[in-house]
Amino acid sequence: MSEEGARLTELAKRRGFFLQSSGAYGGVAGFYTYGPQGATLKDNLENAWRDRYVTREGHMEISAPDVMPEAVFEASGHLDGFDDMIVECPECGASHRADHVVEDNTSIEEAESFSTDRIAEIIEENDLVCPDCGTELADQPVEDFNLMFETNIGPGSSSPGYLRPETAQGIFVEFPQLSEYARNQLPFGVAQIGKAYRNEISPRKGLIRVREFTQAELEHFIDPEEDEPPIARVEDVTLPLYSVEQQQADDGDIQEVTVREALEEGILADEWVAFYLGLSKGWYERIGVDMDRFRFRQHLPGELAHYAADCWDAESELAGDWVEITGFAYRGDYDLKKHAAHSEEEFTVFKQYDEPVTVERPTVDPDMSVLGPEFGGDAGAVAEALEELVEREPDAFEDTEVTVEVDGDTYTVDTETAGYSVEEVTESGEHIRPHVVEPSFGVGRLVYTVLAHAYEEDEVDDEQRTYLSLPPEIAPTTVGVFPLMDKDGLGERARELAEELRGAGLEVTYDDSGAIGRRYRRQDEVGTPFCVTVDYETQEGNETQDAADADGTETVTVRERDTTTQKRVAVDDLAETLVALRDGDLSFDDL
RNA sequence: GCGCCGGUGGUCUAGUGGUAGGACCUGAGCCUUCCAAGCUCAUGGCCCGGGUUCAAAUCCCGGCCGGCGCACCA
Repeated sequence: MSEEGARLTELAKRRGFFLQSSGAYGGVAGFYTYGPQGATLKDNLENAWRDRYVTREGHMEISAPDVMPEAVFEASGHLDGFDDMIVECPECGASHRADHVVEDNTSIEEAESFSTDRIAEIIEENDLVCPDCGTELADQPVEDFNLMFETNIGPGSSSPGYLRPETAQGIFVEFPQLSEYARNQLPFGVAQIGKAYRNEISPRKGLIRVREFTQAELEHFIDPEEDEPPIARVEDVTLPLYSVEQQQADDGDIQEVTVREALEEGILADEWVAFYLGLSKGWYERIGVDMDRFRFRQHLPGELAHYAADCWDAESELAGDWVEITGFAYRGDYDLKKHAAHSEEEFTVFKQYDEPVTVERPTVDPDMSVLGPEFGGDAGAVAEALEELVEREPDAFEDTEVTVEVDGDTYTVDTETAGYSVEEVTESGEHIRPHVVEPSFGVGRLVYTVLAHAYEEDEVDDEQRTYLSLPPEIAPTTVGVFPLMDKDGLGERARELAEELRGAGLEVTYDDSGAIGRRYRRQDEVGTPFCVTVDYETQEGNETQDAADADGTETVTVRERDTTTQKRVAVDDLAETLVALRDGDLSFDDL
């Protein structure tokens, strides 16, 4: 790991941001526990996300189960995509789908249904070779490559379930009901913050590649024909874009353009994706992502997921590597179409026309008393085929006879028997399948990015100092409260103040151990933006106040983390001032 | 998953075939009127399993975990 990564990981463990899980039992790769600071930091990030993408946009939030039945993932395409068998070439090192190697070189079809042992046998029996370099693959291990965690729902194994590999499916499968909650009015957005699981082959780089992680996803369902994003809200936002074109150029520079320019110049093809890039840029800044270590990168053609028409990632630079922290995808109607095909539901929204329209519609009404005797058990299928045909190709009914194919057999039916006619129908609207725009955030990666970008080292009075320059809004602790020394009643007063500030809804830590400087440094390392110190001047204020001196005001010092400068603040205004500092309604300089 | 390297208190580390020291941190006390000061004391450790050996934290094998490279990341 890099120097930066090593130092951050050490601090994270020592100060309670995150640590490897189950360390007492040797640890397990790819699972992390957020400590007291980390859990709060993560909560604060999630709340900032909720504020931005749910509350302020008027969307809804749901919470779906982590475990869902097999059928969901059959529909979503994850089951096939996750259940590959991999064989590695001993010579050139290339990995191949073992089932494909078998299918391509033998008469065997659907090799995917075989066990890995059986596939290995087939490879050996048939002397199959590496498709790339021709080296024999016999004796090479055939490995299961299944990124979904499998489990059983209820006793026995008859009802397999999987831990979701993305939270999105939990939204898509509930679309019919969610649409009802939205009164069937497009557009609407459904968000979810939750855990997702991928049984990664090789988890790496601390929090970056893990097996259990939190996603914050928004699925924005839109009418592709009519709905447009409120692009005016973000059109002047400057985006650091790293397009396909630039990635393929040698210099590989990013391009700083506004949302409007990017759309005009065609760098961003989709207005919805453009809108979310613009909206999100400001949000990343708000939570403390360093804009000098940030970019939006367009997916290369070969990199596009099976569902995505166009996709951009937000990436942050961590120790020299660019890491995806958010994917912005235009998923089209891929997901809803898949679930509609696999389930009993339609996954559509009824869209009423401005005016009802009258159309001529060709229909069939097959005469089953003729088809039945003629085709026996196939009659039903023939009737269905006729119904399909009239929708697809009404011209086929112009002649006196029409032919349809069912399971390879051809059936000829009199047009009259088919009951062909053209009816005039009045339609008040149509069922449309919404398209989906999806910003999908990896919360753990955001936590890591925010920590890494906040990590600073400087010198104060010739002593080295480490601090986290976290935005007050997301810092796990907002205020440290100390007595200058724990004697002469300073400790008691400081404890009272700490309670008072907690009562005002602030995240407060109290510390009276050792020297004052040490306590400041402790708070610096966990990114606490403000420290309040009760000192002897505080007491003097009390005394003059007691003496009914009109100018006698009880004050404390408030110290700002990044600059270590201090200002005196009246205790009466303290809670209000700190809340305003946390919420960004006041800056320390203006105190 | 493969290859190379590694694993000693909370953290960073020294070290040896005879079960271990240091620094920082943490706690108690003294001291201290604003930035990791000082002094005293204290807590706390050889990743797990097997083998070799009179004796293994040390050598060997396996596992787990970590770093790097390859592969993978729908």
